[in-house]
Amino acid sequence: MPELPEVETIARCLRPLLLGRAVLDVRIAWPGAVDRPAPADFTARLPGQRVDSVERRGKYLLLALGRKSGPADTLLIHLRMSGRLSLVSAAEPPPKHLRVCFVLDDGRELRFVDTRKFGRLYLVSDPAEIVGRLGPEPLADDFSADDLRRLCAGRARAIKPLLLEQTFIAGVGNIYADEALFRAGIDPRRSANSLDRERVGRLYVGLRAVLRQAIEHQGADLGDGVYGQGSQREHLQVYGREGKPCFACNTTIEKIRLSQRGTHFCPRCQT
DNA sequence: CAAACTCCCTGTTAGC
DNA sequence: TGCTAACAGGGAGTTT
Repeated sequence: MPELPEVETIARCLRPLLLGRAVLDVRIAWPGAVDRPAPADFTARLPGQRVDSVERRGKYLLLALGRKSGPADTLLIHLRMSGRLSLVSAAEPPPKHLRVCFVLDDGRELRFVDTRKFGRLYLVSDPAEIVGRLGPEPLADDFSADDLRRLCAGRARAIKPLLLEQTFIAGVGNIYADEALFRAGIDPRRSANSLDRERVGRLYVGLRAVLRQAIEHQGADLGDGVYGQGSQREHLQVYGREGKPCFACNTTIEKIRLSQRGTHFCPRCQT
């Protein structure tokens, strides 16, 4: 499931390949993937626009587009659960679950493939319409432990579901929330406003470290035109390890349900 | 306003 | 072996 590190990896891989490319045509195989505008407008507005930049904000991929004259748009892509992007020759046979296809001017196609149909595409003149309400970027240079402290203050909610809230902090999903809390030695059920200075500091460091490490690992093994398929799973400490011994203390990793989300933690290390 | 719950989807896995 | 039910989960929308 693509979270911040996966989307960052995708952005880095696609950037050199997409910069300067023009969209010739758009084919929508499943209209539900297009959030806005209406599918007919979506396909009408894109042809002729070139990719000016490829960026990430939270879990969104942003392709800033432009043309010599006339209105410019930003294409935003949210992969949600099962969304994938591939950039391949137009001669490649269309894959199963292909939802939207962008025909480019270099003989290739950018393909949005999504088995579970949760992913969404947005074409807007102002990206703030979509990403404007997101919380801070956890890896930003100007995001400090004090910022995190202020965010947690006065929040009675458990820290785990709060980390998943995109308006709280952008880009953290279920996997890295569990991993960050393990690194920080914090019980995921503990309320945010009960975190002492020490714990917030550890969460700040743990969150940034696990995200950075994941980005590094995902940069390693990419290929076959499909992006965001890293080997990060092998490095996880608690996620998906219920019933197995904690790497730090050998206690059995537990899995509970917290705000409808599977939550993995070590009951001894995380307090 | 914050917090909790519902729903959208389908491939995979657990259970019988 | 073959079937069904539960499960996975991001986030918009709705309700409390």
